[in-house]
Amino acid sequence: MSKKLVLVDGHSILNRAFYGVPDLTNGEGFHTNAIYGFLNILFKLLDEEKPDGLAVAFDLSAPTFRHEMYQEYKGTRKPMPEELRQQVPVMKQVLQAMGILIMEKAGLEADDILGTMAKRGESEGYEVSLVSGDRDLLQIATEHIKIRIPKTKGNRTEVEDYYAEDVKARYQVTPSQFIELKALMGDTADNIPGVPKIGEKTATGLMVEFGSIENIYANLEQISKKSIRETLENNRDMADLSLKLATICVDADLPYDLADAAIGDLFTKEAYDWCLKLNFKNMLGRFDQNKVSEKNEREFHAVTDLGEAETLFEQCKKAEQPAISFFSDQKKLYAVSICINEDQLYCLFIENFVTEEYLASRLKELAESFRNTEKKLLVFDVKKCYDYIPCDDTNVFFDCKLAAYLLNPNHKEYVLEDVAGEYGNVNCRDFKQWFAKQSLETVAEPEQTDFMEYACMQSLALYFSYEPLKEKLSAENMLDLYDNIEMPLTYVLYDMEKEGVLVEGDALKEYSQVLGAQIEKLEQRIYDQVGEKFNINSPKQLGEILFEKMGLKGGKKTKTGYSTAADVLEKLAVDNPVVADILEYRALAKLKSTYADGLTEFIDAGGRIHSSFNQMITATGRISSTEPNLQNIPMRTEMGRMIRKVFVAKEGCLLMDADYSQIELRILAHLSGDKELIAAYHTDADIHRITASKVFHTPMEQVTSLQRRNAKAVNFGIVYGISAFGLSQDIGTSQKEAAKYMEQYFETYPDVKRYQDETVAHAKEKGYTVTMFDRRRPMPELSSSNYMQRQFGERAAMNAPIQGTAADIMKIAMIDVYHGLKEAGLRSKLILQVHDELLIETYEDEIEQVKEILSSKMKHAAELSVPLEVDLNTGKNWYDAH
DNA sequence: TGACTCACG
DNA sequence: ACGTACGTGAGTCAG
Repeated sequence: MSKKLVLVDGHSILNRAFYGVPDLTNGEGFHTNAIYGFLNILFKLLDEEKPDGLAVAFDLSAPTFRHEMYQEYKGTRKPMPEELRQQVPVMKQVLQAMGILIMEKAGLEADDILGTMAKRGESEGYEVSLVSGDRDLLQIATEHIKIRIPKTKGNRTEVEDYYAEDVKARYQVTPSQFIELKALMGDTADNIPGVPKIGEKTATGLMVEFGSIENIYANLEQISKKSIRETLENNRDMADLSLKLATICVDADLPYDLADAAIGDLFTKEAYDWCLKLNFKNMLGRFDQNKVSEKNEREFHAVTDLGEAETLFEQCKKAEQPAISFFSDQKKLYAVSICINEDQLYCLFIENFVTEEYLASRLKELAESFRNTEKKLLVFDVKKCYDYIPCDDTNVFFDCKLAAYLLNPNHKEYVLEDVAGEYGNVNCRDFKQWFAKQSLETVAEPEQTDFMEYACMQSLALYFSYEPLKEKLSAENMLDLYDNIEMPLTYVLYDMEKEGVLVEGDALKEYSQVLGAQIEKLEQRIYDQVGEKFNINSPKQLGEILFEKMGLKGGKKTKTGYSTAADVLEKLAVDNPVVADILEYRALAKLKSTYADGLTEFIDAGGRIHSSFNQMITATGRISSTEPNLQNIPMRTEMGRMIRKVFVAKEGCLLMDADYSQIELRILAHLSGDKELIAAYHTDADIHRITASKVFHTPMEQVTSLQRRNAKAVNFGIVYGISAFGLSQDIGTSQKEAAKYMEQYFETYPDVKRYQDETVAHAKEKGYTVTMFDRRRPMPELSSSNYMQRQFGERAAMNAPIQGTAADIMKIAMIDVYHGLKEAGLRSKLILQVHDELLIETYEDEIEQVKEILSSKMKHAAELSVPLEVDLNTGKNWYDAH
């Protein structure tokens, strides 16, 4: 079998990948999508071809001969977007790390290098694959040189292959004629002017008839169409120039040998390190761990008996910053690893006399021995540790995960391996890399030295990450936020989760049945009106029914088809009763599946639901709630709001609900320092009415309800980082009208405008926004070359300090309320937070005290230049209390 | 798994 | 000429 050579057109594939793969960045905001796409294509090709030789050609940035010729003809190329430009040198380094030959030479285009190498390969008996994103190289195709054009379709890449005969089949010309074809028709992307007025069809016709440009000109009189004949006559020079431009050189003087392209081991340690750095996790599996991971010379001690455990905990007490990691699944805790210092690593297994209870008592002792010292117990996600370390003094812990989140809240998730790599400069393999599909239960045994190494490395990673994380927090002025807000909050959230909220399961089931009956009726009515059965829940089917079968006009809106979103359907519902039914069906179906049925699954034996309050999700600093999400329980419609009646207080208790009144707008008043807005909040009058009065130059008592509604929408819009379009959508006016409102608003509150401009300017300069309590949010979108992205960045930059400060204040309030209740010796407990609202399950004999604590702690969580006001209610259930 | 839709602040 | 409000999570469909 003959040898195989794969040659890659570097820039063209990188370019394809850049536009085909959605924007990706590693932890530091470096764009990686082109490199990622390139490597995926490369690996796919290598898997397919298993070549003996591989090389990648790049253009050098210096203008080449062919470019120079072109520039005489017309301007310069469009510049490469910065997001792609930054990836080019790194791409080359990655290839180098894999030992792949990179070919580039001043004065030569990649095409010429590839053409030359391909021909050389062919003449030495190779089967050559030439990989490129565009079709220029088709002229090189022969029986042994295959041009491969990868296409990224959604998730997968497909490759179009062209041997000489395929070129002929597709374009009706031979590869060498393809040059002339291109010279005639031109190629703007490749800077070939071509002959004016001649496109693909005419050019193909001419080439098929005459075979070459020379022959065309020799037989001009045979061309029947006058306009074609004339343009050819008048542009002979263009045709000649284009031919030169389009011809790829196949005998360039190259300093490379085919032997240089021989493939070695691509999966080197250096390449592995690059994948780590670029965050290409799913590529790590291609590497042989034995080769890429350093041999670990450390000793990992297994601890299984009580005596050893006792000694271990004594050592821990003497350590300055011991790190501990827990290894558990839903069933049980299997082991913990402890790092005393970098040479003392232990893995303690839960078995025999070393029980979970024993461990808890020792860890509690350990934690408490750190009280009022500088010592810290290092953990990863402290909220998950409180089950094993019963200690509510958050000061004794350092949570590396929480620190990493604060330093950059933009990530989707925070895994130890990433955090340790970024801050602790340690590469450790994650569970999957160690154990593939095995379960923790099977590997967590004292005999498994691999498990011990894995487990101990986790704690060692914490140990190494601690100082850098702390230093970085300190350098960014975030230690205060970390120590006094985020860490104390961890225990408050833990306690809320454990407490849960009582739900009347039977009432919920009843509600579900009522909804079910109504849904069935509606379903039948919709089928009757439409004249056929279909799945109303499928936007695809629904779109086809409405816009094709019924011929309603609403136009396409989404990539995949018709939009059937509520705002579209609402317009149609006016004239079409079916659509109104569909909207109602949707509303009820949502209530049933997500809330009535969805919530039922989460009720525990005691009738309570324990949501998770996640502290490390949002980019702004808010808390999020999952499994189930209790922060989006219906409120806006009466039918939905009824759900809240099943959230109740236990026997002897009431629910007490307090929410901040317009906290974000008050924060805006404070942060902007706008005199008028601040003054407005020092009166008792309704803020939206005051705004309407000022903006529309109408006396307060004459403000219409429409004016008030519009003013309210503007107030909201401002907080979101307003755009005239968005506002017009919200209040249903023209964009022009909305723009006028905005202008009048900014005239009324000029410092709000100034504040927003300054906020964006600051974010652009520094690269991040800041809240009142120094919470940061990096804003990489602001330096995007994409206009839409930048616009988005500006709106988000205007919103983040406001939403973030509101989150800060609420967190402070929660901590203060929690401790207020505790110190007063009350049994009433915080159970829910919904961004600007807190819920306390309040014992009836504690109502007055709780009311006082809740209200005053919330009002005084921060001192602003406007008062913080709180609306407080009690009731037997959430519906009544809010 | 991604797209769509919709619930909340 | 574009195609937008800010921040979330979950259920459903369809490839």
